[in-house]
Amino acid sequence: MGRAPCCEKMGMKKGPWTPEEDQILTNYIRLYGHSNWRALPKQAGLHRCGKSCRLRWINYLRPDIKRGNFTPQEEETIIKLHGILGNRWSAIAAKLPGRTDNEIKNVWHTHLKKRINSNNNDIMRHAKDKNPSSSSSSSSIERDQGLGSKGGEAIDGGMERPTSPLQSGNDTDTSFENVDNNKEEGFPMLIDESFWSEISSIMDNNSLDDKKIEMIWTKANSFQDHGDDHYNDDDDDVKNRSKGRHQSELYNNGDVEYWFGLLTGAEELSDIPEF
DNA sequence: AACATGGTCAACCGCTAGTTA
DNA sequence: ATAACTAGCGGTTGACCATGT
Repeated sequence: MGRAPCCEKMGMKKGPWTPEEDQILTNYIRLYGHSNWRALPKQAGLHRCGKSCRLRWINYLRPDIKRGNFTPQEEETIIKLHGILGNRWSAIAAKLPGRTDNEIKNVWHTHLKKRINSNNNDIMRHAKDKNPSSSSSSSSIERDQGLGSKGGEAIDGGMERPTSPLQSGNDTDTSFENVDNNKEEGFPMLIDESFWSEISSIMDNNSLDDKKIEMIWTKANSFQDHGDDHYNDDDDDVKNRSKGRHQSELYNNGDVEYWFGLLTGAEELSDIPEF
């Protein structure tokens, strides 16, 4: 794959857009659309690269852009969706019409992340007060605080939990490094990529019904049953499944519960109202 | 009033995936 | 099959502004 030569360096303007440039771009797109961003600036008479024009249109000039502060409902939605999707800003933006991925990303980094961190700290303090002997932060309660129902964000002292390959949008990414450290930080079990590819195939269209949820449970627990061996997908998987474990036993497992919560949390996507 | 610091947000950069020739 | 190209994404930067000292 050849790499796109970034904006032709010669004669291309950078920096903030002027009202005149905005007007030219808006008029051009209204008349001719934007079928080819690369060719657009030349045809419109703008000394900008196509990328810059696209960004300006998408993030600022589009007629359906909603300006102004985010409502509490929108913020809650972002928090919820971020717990499910991770840093997939465009996917989150798709659920908030009129809001752009850039805007959501900014509001997350400037407001929401801090809010969640402070909420988490409060919870941690509260938990320690209640149970001074507990040093681990791996309980599912802590994971879920500040995030509504399912799909907790394990931000602990500003450190984000590792994202799953599903979340990162890169299903070959196996960058779950330093498993022991993650466990110490209270992160959940790290599941290998074969697990995610299987889950991914179960979750086609992001729709989940009871049967699919059941399948994910089975799958997640078969991995968990490997314990420290969960990186070796061997015959134990089959053996454990044949044991026919009851789900109630499995609810005791915080790690499986955590990932399961994220996965089934996707189910809520369809329930989130659009603003 | 002058400076330092921190927050916000628009814009840029570098990368990947998808498409086309 | 492969190279060239485009669109889109997420991370990062830097200018601007508000607030504190």
